Amino acid sequence: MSMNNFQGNAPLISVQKNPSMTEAVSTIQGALCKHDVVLIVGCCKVDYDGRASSTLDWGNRFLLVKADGSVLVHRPTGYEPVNWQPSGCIFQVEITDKSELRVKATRKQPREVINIFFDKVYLLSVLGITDEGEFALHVSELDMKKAFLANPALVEEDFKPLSYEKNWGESGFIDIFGVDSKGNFVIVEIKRVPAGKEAVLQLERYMREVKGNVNRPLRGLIVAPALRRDVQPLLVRLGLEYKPVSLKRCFEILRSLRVKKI
Amino acid sequence: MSMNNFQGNAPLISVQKNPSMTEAVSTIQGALCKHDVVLIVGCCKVDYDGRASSTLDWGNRFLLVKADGSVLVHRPTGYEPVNWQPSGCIFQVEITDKSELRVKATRKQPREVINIFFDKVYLLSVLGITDEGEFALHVSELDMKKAFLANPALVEEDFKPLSYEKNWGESGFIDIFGVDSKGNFVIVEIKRVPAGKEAVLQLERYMREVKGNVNRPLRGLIVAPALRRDVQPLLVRLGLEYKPVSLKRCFEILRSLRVKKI
DNA sequence: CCTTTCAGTTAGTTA
DNA sequence: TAACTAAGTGAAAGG
Repeated sequence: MSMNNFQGNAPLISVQKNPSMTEAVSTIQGALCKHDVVLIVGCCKVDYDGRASSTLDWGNRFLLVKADGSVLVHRPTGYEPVNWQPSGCIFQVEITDKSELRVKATRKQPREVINIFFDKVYLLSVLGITDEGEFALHVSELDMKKAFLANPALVEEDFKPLSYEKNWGESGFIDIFGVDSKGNFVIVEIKRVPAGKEAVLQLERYMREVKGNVNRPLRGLIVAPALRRDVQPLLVRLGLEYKPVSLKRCFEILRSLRVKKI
Repeated sequence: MSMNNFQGNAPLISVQKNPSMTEAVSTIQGALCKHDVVLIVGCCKVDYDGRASSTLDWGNRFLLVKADGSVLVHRPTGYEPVNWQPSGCIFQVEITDKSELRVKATRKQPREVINIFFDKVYLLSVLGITDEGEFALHVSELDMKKAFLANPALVEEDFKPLSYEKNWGESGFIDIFGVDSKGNFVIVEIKRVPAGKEAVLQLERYMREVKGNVNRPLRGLIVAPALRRDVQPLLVRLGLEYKPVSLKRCFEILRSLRVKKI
């Protein structure tokens, strides 16, 4: 259902190509007051001082100032911003005595200041956009654990969880520890991605830790959407087991839980 | 020195307000082929599937596709992108049977796919920009020395500084002189830049000066953010050691000192 | 190519 | 508010 968000009010408040510094500064000041989103593409240098300090020499970048007062400076390559400021900044915009456009964003706690000097602005755009779209990350490993605890049959019929995320020894945390239908103890290692060598070895470490301390047969079970081909022999050799469970199945269980809560 | 990077070739290859989907798709395809940077502001929804999976319902966002094939989807608020893809993606751009603009970015290793569907494009811009500006995170050598004196464990566990910047002989000043956990004397040479031959030879001079005048084993240690590859053999041959310490780590210690003082 | 470690990490949760 | 932990962590360095 493609609900167009345009809704009468124009998202494009301003688009200026190669504006003068005077034009730019007044446009930006107005936008920041109204908490609109400001996008600047131009040649700039950046000074940062706070937890660390940095300088970025002249070059072409994107500056994005968001509605909540967060700041991002992006170079033409790279996933990460080269400089940034988290939300809640206070801004100062002016033309310097060198006729450069200066955007200063200050954050308190910790006190951090970022100064962006534009030599040339190629593109300046102000956007009055909002975004109510819901974001959902479908299944995390924690989600999987919750799903298993709510529905232990996912692991296997008549499986009873006894503890989870319990520190049993010194090799970390066991995802789920329980008893199967025959009274055997079971250590369950959960992975939301195809289980690889590290998952098998982790489970083996848990097994070694626990084995001497229990008086019942002990099983080791990896639960994941898939088992990487290359670790199958290792799994068998160590006498461990694998149970495939789809993320979708987990998601459905979590959804039903959510419904119950409501 | 404001070196304008405009340099004759226009950074603004294309700026289109409210383009049709047909216009948009051909513009974007052309830009991606040439590894230009593409900026889209519009109403979109996003599906991601890979290590996790997520959905983002319709709303107004920025899409930035960079020259190295990285992808960022930014909402009007928040420091972090709501969806993304690291550099090296392969792209597919098309108009769907629902007349939506679809940008698909695929990453291998791990296999991850992000699909962005635009319902409406408010602004589409293609930028042929490069950025050679140097980026530097700063901590001075004096700062480093202060950090080590305040936190000798930076050098190594149970290291005790005895003197610093002390003229010990005639070959200059030893940065830090101290004792290790086993009672050996240690000469520490600090560099805030990757340590090269001159640093190693300097340390060697100090070693020669001191060696005859102490009745304990003597170690020589270079502390720097990095050791230049080519001097590694020399370092080993002279029986000297190297300990990497990041400037950021030093800066953090200095900051905590500053806070304590206040 | 894999593992380990660091980050101006950021962000969320809990005591 | 501080401490702790996870992240689709990403990125760099070393083996």
